[in-house]
This record gives sequence, C-alpha cells and structure tokens, in this order.
Amino acid sequence: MSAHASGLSLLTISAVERETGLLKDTLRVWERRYGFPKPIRDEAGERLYSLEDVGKLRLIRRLMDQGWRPGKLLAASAAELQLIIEAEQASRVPALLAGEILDAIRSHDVEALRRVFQQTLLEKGLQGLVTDLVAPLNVDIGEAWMRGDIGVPDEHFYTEQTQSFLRGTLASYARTGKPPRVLLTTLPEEEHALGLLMVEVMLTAEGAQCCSLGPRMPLADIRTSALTASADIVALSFSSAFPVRQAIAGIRTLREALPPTVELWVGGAGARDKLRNEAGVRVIRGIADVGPAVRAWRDAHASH
Amino acid sequence: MSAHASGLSLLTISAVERETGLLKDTLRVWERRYGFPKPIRDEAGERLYSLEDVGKLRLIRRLMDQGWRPGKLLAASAAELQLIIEAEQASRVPALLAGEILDAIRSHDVEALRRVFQQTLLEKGLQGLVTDLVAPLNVDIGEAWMRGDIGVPDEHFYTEQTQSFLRGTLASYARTGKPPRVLLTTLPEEEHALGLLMVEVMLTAEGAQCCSLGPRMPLADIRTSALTASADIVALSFSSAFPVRQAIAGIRTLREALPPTVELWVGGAGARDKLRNEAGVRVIRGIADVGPAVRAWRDAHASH
DNA sequence: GCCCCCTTTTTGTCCTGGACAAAACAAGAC
DNA sequence: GTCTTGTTTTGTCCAGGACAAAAAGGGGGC
Repeated sequence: MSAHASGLSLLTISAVERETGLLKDTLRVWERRYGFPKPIRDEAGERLYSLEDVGKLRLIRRLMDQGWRPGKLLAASAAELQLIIEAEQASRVPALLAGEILDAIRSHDVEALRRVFQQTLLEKGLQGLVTDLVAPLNVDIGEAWMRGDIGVPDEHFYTEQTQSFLRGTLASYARTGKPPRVLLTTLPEEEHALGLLMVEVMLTAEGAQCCSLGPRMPLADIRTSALTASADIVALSFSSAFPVRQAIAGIRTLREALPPTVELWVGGAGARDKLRNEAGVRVIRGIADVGPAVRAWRDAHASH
Repeated sequence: MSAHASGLSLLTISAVERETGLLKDTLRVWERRYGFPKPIRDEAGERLYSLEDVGKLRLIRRLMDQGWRPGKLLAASAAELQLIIEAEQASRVPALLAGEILDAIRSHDVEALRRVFQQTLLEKGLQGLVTDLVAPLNVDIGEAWMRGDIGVPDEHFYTEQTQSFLRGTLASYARTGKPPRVLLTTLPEEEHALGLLMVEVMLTAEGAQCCSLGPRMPLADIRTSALTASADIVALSFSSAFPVRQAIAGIRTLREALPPTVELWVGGAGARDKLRNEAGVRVIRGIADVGPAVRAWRDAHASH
C-alpha cells in the first residue's frame, strides 16, 4: 500500500497490473523465474516499476496475444523484441492509417476524425463504414502502437470517438423491429466494447432488433436475459486476447443452458480461427459476415 | 486455476474478484479475520464461492461505498444487513423508478426505454433529460438493486441503453466550436463511464468543445493529452466508490503537472462532499452545476 | 458548538516461496 | 493428416506474516 510512487514516474505493482492487465502474481513469478521485470524497492521493500519496464511489459502482452510465448519474450532484449515486432508486421501494410486519420488521432482532433467517418458513411453506408474503415483501422492502430507511432492516450481517444460516432449514427437509424431479436454481450472476462458495438451496427443496419447488454455479463445472467427479452439469437464477441479454452467452456455451458430454439452466434478475432466445430454454435468469421448470417437466419425462418 | 466451477453455481476466487471488485487478498484476509465468506474447497484445496455468498459480498461492497465499515458488515447476518439497507433507504423515495421505466428495464424493452428518454428530451431538453431523469434514475437503480427489485443484467441493460441514447443525441447536436475546450476523462482506477458521458452532454449542450478520452487514463497521459489538445479545462469524474485519499493525491499531482492556465474541474458523487478546499481545483457539486461553471469560465475569459 | 492534533484500532495490500493444474508443445501411432 | 500420449512451460492459488494507510476515538483550545 505504502509508497505513493507519487504520480508520474514509478508505479506500484497494483498500478502495473492495471496498466498492463498482467496479474500481480504473474509479475512476481516472472521476476522470480526470468529475472524480468526487476523493479526497485521502496523503504518498505515493495516493488516500484519504471515506466520503461511497464512499456516493455505492455509490448510483451500484445505479442503474447498474437501467439508468442512468454519464455521467449522475457528472455529477449529490447532490440530483439523490436525485431520480433518488425517480423510480425512485415506482411501487413497499414495503408489506411496515414495522412489525415493519423494526424487527427495524434492531435486529438475530434472534428477531423468525425469528418472522415462522416464522409465514409456517405460514400459507403453504415455497413461499409464498419467493414471498410473501422475494422481495418482497429488493426492498424494496434500495430502503430506497437511500433511506437502512437501512444496510449491516442488509442483511448480513437476508441472513444469511434464508439461515439457509431452509437450516434445508430441512434438516428430507423428501427424496423423486424426479427430476429438479438441479445448482444460478452463473457465476464472480455472487456472489449468496440467489437460488440460494431456487431450491433451491422445487425441494426440489417434491420434486426438488437438488445445490447454491454460487455462483461455473467453466464447465468445471459441465460436469464435471453429468456426475458425472448431473443432469437444470443451473440457473443471475443477479442484475440481471449483464452481459447475458457471461451469454449463458456460457450458450451451457455449452449446447454439456452433453449435449442435460441441460436448462439460467436464472432470477433478470438473466435474466427479457434472456435470452429462447436455443435449448435454459429461462428461469424468476420464483421462482413454478419449481414449474410442474418439473411440466412431469415430464410430458415421464412415459414413464420 | 483448476476447478472450472463449470458455469452457473460455484465461483473461483478470481471470478469473485471480477464479480464483486474485491481483491483476492481481501477475500482471503476477510475469511481469516471475520470467518466470512467461508467458501468450500475443491479437490485441490482451492476456494469455491456460492452464488449466495457472492450476492452478499456485492451488497457489502455497496454499503461500504456508502460509508459503512467492513467490520460491522461482515459480522452481520443476512437479516441484519437487510435492516441496514432499509434504514439507509428510509430517507429517500424512488418516485421515478416506477411504472413504465421499471417495467422497461426489467423486461429489457429497448423501445419503451427509448420512448421515455425521447419524451423527456422533447419536454425538458437535453440538459433537463440528464439532470431530471438520468441523474436521479442512476441513484434509484442502485437502490432498487440493493433491495433486490432488479438484477445485475437489468442494471447493465439500463447503463448500456442510457449511454447509447445520450451518445446518439449528442451526435446529432450541432457543434458550435466555442471555447472552452474541455478534456474529459477519469483516473485509472475509476471505471464509471456514464457519469463522464453525462458531463460531456451537459458541456456540449452548453456549447463547449469536448474531447473525451473515456475512462481510466493514466495521470502522465492526461497531462500530455491536455497539452496536445490545447485544452482550457481538464474535467475528471469520480464515483462515490472512489477512495478519497487517492483522489486527492491524483488531483494534486495533476494540478502541479498542468500549466496554471489550464483549469482543473472535478465532479461526480465522489467529489461532491469530500474534495472541497483544494487549491487550483474547481469542484462541480452536481450535474446541474456544469452549465453555470461554463458560463462563469466564459465571463472570466471574456476579454479574449 | 467546531476544528485541529495526536493515539489507537481497523483494514487493505504486499511480501515470500511452495505447490500444482492447465495450456502449449513435441513425439509417436494410427 | 489427425488423434492420442508424455513433457515442458506457465499462470494462479495457498498460507501466514508484515506493515502502511485509513478511520475512529480522545482530548484540548478557540
């Protein structure tokens, strides 16, 4: 508790947990096993991490989300990490994140960013905005961050403004009230709200009735909610960072708990590759597949 | 790690941490000191908490946010807790949370809830919607939850839909681009996003330029962002659960780090009572005071 | 009455080092 | 290839001690 680490340059272990998402226990055991990170101690013997170490930890966390194992990363020097990042990104070219958009994000220019969104909305429509701009931008932003081209607050700013714009557009969208009724949420350990919102946008644009509960909903409550809202479909979103096993376990439990007439759809970067072949579950392979999936549902339920 | 506690009825210690916001260490030390909660153990000796205990813990957490000390609460039986809750609520009458609104929330009826918001918007305007409906509703919802009148998913649903509606309305609001430029965010340990959004609504309705970074922004990054966005004001929101000391420490550090020309405003239930008398900080005592504060700022800066 | 300073009690968070289950990987069998 | 089986890696949990921060209580003094 002690040691305020008062403000700007040294962080306590709980602050590092908050910043990086790595549990305190994990930080301690890494120190014990790999010798990194090796924080200094305050008078009371409590760990104080440097901003530099925290930055490196954040990087490591992201690379782990992309499939790297900690053993390799924690043994690597800063330079070696850099090499890994470059190799990782060699295949992709972030064409979108340049010029106007990059400037708008870096300078926190609300109006400029909205202008880009607005223009894309007019050119490509609501679904096009999501599939052609927001979805690829999300990936680019993450990579730009890993390269150090943009900072944490820039990413926050982007996320916040994008959510605002999408929600705003959604609000002015005429609601048809056609089936299917879709209940949207994520499992309790999944924070990512933007992905969920993107799905909601796609569904609403398709004329479906959405009821979003926001992220982090306990399993038992998902079941109850689906019943009270008499949903036709329960849709879950998974980011790439989500542990596969846990996702499968959660999905199976939920599938059993829900009536067979209620469909279970899962999507997001974490679902795409790993969750195939689950009985009674529809995997949405990309944000652009939401539309076709809704139309398929309607075909199958056309008799009503 | 073990013991999936597979789904619906028993939770591991990390699940309880997620559900209640109480740290694992705290849960263990409560068990050691007060004998509650006393979870059963799985084959590996790891704790498994019942849903009942988790519910009681959530209740305890809320009462602590209202100033009760754990020692009393953890010694109390379920019946005694109930008495405390009733005494706590005796003074207030939740007139708003009734009839149409309560039904809409409990049945997850998106359209019905939106209709209430829409009507209030037409009657009282955007600011009136926030001050007269959303703000008191937030309090009522919390109390209804403590009484057991509504559940966790209902609360989630309310929060999500309210955010959606406010953001949507905000998006269609004409932006004047008048000063002051306000940077909006919360400290890293503050999650509550709805309060922040309410402030953004009030500010935008007042014609100010808002740049919201969403919740959970590190101190150092707030400073940087304020500078790059050349903000006139940095506004922070604190919920009632926020630890006072930490708030004061954070505010002081930030005040020192910011140029004296940038004002620092703090608001929210956590700020109202406890944060008076900080030099160089403006305390916004309630959501309705945002407007007057902006006008006061404009008067003071009229010379430009 | 209120406010300020000091002491005592309560309470939350951190520590160490051991243990072990789950996940990831590697190797072999079909 | 795909499925099983062993092996290594890795994250999370445990116990119980320590101690700093927060809150409460107890006098004065104004």
